[in-house]
Amino acid sequence: MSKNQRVRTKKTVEERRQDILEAALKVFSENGYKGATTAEIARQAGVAEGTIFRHFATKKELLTAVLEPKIVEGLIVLDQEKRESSPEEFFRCFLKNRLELMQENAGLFRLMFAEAQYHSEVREALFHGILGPGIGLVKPWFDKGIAQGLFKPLPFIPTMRSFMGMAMFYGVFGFLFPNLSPESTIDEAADHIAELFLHGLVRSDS
Amino acid sequence: MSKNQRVRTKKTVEERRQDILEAALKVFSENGYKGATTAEIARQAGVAEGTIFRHFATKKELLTAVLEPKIVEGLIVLDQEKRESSPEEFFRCFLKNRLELMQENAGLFRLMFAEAQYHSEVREALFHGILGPGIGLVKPWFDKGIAQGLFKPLPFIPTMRSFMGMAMFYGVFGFLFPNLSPESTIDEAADHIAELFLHGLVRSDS
DNA sequence: ACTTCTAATGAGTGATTACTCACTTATTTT
DNA sequence: AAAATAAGTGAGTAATCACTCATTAGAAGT
Repeated sequence: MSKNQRVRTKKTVEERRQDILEAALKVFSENGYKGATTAEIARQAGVAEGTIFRHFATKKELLTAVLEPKIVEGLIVLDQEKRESSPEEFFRCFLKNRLELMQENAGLFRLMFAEAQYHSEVREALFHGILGPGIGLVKPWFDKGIAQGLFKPLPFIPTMRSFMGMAMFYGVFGFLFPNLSPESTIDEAADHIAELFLHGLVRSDS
Repeated sequence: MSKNQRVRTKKTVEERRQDILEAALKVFSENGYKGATTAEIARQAGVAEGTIFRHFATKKELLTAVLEPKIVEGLIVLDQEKRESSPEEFFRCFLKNRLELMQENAGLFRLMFAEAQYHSEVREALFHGILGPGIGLVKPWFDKGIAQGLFKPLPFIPTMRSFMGMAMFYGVFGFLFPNLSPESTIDEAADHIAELFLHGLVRSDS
């Protein structure tokens, strides 16, 4: 049966696809989209160059295929357990989770933000895969905190902007200037950023 | 005299150089380094392609030439007048100054941070032109604040990292997602970021 | 006016690239 | 075992690119 056949072969096909995607992510994030060559991706994936184009019609399709699935994965993890803890505790957990995700997929994130400048598809993937869900998670927390009188009534989007900047740049900076970046655990970084974001640099008793 | 001759011609030569640099910045920041072609830069500069290589030996030299001078310019502006105002006031001024500089040279900054990933020359230019001077300016202020007991004794570099992230990402975010970014003045943005960075999201009377 | 020098030109060049296609290899079906 | 189908291959292709160089244009000096 053609069904049977499909199932049998498709598993191997899927593995090949994964090999290519893995190599593509590596080469893209090391050289940028334009700087990466399909020949090098094929080499690192251990396949012939032609094989890439049997799985992905164009180089650009390969780029979006690299970005999209990874983006969603691991996004809505900590919901249940920490939802009803204190707002500060929730935030610290959320931030730590985000920093971990970004550290595990550092190359992907750097690639995404660099290429988002030049490709609207990447911007859209970024928006639908990360920004949207992230906002959906944080907005209720933010609103609740304000309603309870715990947070200042700051505008949401600009505040998110600052928060994302702190978190994103933490990883980028560490990559660009490793010698300037004292090695610290994710926990320490999360504590530091949370302290700043929630309470600021100025001592509260002054 | 050859002197006379030189003077006469060199002015025009310098203008040509500027035309090329200007066009190069535009094309580089729109397409990235690899995505930009010398043909397009020549077209936008209104010169022949060969002319570019009379002024800059290679494409990469053109890139560094685009970045270096712009970086230093306008860096140490507000020193004198605001040095001895209150720490908070100093910070707000410094931040506003930085945001203005980044807004005026938005394309340059995006280009620089994207390409810093791939070219060590760019990383070094970034470090010597921006990071170093910036640290030199902020560190005394930071240390003094701590010594006076006004600031929490947080580690300097990680705190800088968070601050830079907030400021940098403000512009990047506005470029990537203009529809999500309510148009606001630099003053408003500076006030908002300063409030967050200095005092945090949580109300201090809670 | 003639020579000299320099900056500018753009067609040309070799290298590189994304993508193709005729063919091989492997697996399944009959 | 033979035929059929699908997946993989890599030499080949047309296009593109950074960079070159013989030539031209124009100003400066005499």
